[in-house]
Order: sequence, then structure tokens, then C-alpha cells
Amino acid sequence: MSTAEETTGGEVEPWEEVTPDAARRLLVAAVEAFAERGYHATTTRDIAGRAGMSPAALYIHYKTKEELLHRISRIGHDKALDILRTAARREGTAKERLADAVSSFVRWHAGRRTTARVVQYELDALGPEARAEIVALRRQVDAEVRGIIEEGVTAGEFDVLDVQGTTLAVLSLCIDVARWFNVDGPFTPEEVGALYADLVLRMVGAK
Amino acid sequence: MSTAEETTGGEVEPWEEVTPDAARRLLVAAVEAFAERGYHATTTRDIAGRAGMSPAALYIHYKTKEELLHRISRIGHDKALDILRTAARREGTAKERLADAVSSFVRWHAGRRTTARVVQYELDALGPEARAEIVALRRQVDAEVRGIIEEGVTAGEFDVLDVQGTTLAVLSLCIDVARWFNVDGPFTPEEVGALYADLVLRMVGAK
DNA sequence: GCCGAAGCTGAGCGAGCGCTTAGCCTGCCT
DNA sequence: AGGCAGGCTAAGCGCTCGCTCAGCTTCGGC
Repeated sequence: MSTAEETTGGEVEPWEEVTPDAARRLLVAAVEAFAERGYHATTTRDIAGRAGMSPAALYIHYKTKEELLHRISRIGHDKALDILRTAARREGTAKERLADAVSSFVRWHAGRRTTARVVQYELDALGPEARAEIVALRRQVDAEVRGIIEEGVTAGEFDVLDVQGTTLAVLSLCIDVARWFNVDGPFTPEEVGALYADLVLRMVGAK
Repeated sequence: MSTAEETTGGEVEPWEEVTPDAARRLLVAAVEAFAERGYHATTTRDIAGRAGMSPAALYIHYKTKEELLHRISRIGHDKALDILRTAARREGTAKERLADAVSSFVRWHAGRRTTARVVQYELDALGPEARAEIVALRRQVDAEVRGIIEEGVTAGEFDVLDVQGTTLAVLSLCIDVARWFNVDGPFTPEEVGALYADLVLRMVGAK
């Protein structure tokens, strides 16, 4: 509602907040490489090569390979949280807001699958401090979804056995889209978003 | 029904099919290390050390580090498929069989989380031939779940919009348990299994 | 037209990787 | 008692990793 996120699952064109241009090219290259092979299997030579630079150029813009992952993870979690907050705080019934949250969250995980993959599955490669920062963001993500479900239960819109467990399951379902979604597969991000919104409404017993 | 899988989510004591003893100890050590740090971040020295052996001992029982992962993945997928098949082919309504399949599949992913983590999330570290073999097993896993759902729809027990998409979502939900489940967390494997069986029955509109 | 800062490269360092090899025990067959 | 096959280790090979550094180019300010 507030921002322009109509067509696919995500932003207009991402990473525009990363400057200068060379730093952004390196970061985009790192996202692709991390998503394809995983953080530990990706070499700094590979990242620099994809960005059309020598291996040494990476260290002008980033202190370490881990800082690249940290920046990607931070920006990605901020974006994911923003998507959920936008849906959670619009006007409407809990049912409408939950459906909106799930469909837009899923569209992002499918449409920007490479980014989401890195964001959701490479957390363990971060050091303790960076990981703690990201874990705090994840708790906020959890709180947004739990909030909608609790409101739906209070309002009598939902019928849920275990709010915390159901919240976990809903988020888990959405996040795992980044693992299995295939651009060449039978579904578009929009289709998965719509299907998953329906499934989640069933899970919470929406009337 | 056929085997003894009552209490937790899995087997009596696993890896008993791996012989000799030294090979099993190395494999168990590899499962722990891969689950903790991921395949690429685990060193052969670490695996051998956990098994109380020198790095060279690993290569008496396994040709490469990748062969270790392949063996783990193969045995784990066989076990997961066996769990689903047992539930799918017992007697009862589609609703009963789906609930049984989901709860036992989830109990395995939670109770044997370290194994499940390696099995489900390190597929990409395998070479082309090994990966192809595992992907074939995954298709059989998908077929078992889709079979139950299709039978439920045909029998008028379920109300499903998209059978393939719902199958994917159900499996995705169960598999992702291996990512978030924490032994020190608020749930036991049995609780998650029961909760998830209920959620999945809601997803398929079980009457 | 000169100068210094910023961006980048070629070459390479120290470390740790997967894996190999030579040789040492141990226990079983004869 | 002797021989030998299998299980294991100490040492280390060749390689690639993350990262560094001296020096080259480019370009705006004066």
C-alpha cells in the first residue's frame, strides 16, 4: 500500500541504496555466488570475477568476505521486515492483513529467490555479533506475524490451537519457498503467493 | 505399523547398518560436523578428530569427503521415504494416513534434526551423479504425499485447490522443521508432529 | 600543468585444505 | 614361530584459500 510493490514480489530495482557503483556490483555478484554455491564454497576470486574486477578490488570496498554477507543479510532482513510491517499495519480485518502479509512475503521469497536464499540460509556463516544483530531482526519478523494471528484470535476471526507454534509454521512455510522455488518451474511468484495465502488462512481457521 | 517406531520420531538407534565400527564412528562424526557447520566449512581433520582418529584414517573407509556426504544422504533419504511409505500404505482413510505421515515425518525431522539437516540442506554439495540419485528419491517422497492427497480428494475427504502446489507446501513445511527445530526450544518432537498434522489437515480441508 | 587522493591491479604471502604415502602395529592362519 | 593382510598414524605434497601491498592510472582543485 505505502510503497510501490505491485507486480512481482519485491522492490523496483534492488540494492540501489548501496554506493558507490563498484561496491554495488560486488555485492550483487556476491549474492549470486552465495545463492548458487553457498557462502563457504564461494571464493573472493569468484565474486570479484563476476563483478569484472581483480580479487584485490573487493578489499577496497569491504573489509572481509564476511562483511559482504553481513551487509546482504542486513539489507535483506530489513526489506523482509518492511514487507511484513506494511501488510500488518494497513487497515482491514486480521484475515485480510494475514493474507496480504503472506502473499507479499512469499512473492518476495520467490521473485527475489537468490537474495532470499542467502538471507535465510547463510545466517550460520556470520560471526557472533553480526548473527546476534540478524537474530534480533528475525524476532521482529516473528512478532509481526504473531501479532496479526493474535488479533485474529481475539477478534474471533481465527481458530488456532497454538499461536506460537502456528506462527512458527506460517513463517517456516513462507521462508522455505526460497529453497525450492525454481524460476523455470510451473509456478510464478504471484501464483505461489496466492496459493500460500489461501493455505495459511486455512491453517488459522479463518472464517 | 511394520517396524517399531513408536516413541520419538525415528529409529531405534541409527546407522547400525554401517559397518565396520570405525566407519560408523566416522560417519556419525561427519553428520554432527556437517549439521553444525555445513559441508564446505567442515574439514576432514575435524571429522577424524571427532571420531578419535587421525586424518588419514578417514580415507581407509571412504574414498573422499564427498562419499561420506553421499552415504549419509542416501541412508537418510531411504529412511525418510520408508517413514512416509509406512504411513501411506497402512489401512485407514486418507485423513488418517496423511496425519500419520505428517506426524511421523515431522517427528523424524525434529528428533533426528542433525541428520535431517544434512540430508535436506546439503544436497547441492554432491556431484552430478550422486545428486541425480538423491533427486530421484525425492521425487518418490513427493509421489507418496501427493498420492495420499489425491486419494483424499477423489474420496471427497479433502478440499484442495491445487494438488501439486499443496503437496509441495506440505513437504516444505515438514522439511523446514530441520532448519528451525531446537532441542532446547519449547517443543518436543511429538508436540510439533501433532501440531503439524493438525495444520496439514486444515490445509487440505479435511472433513 | 602539477599534485594528491581515490580506485584499481599484479604479484604473492602465510595458512589450511583434501588427500597420499611409507611404514608400524596387531591378530589370525598355518 | 612365521607371514601377511588389514587398520591405523606421522609426515607431508600440491594446491587454493582469504587477504595484503607496492605501484600504476585517473581526475578534480588550483
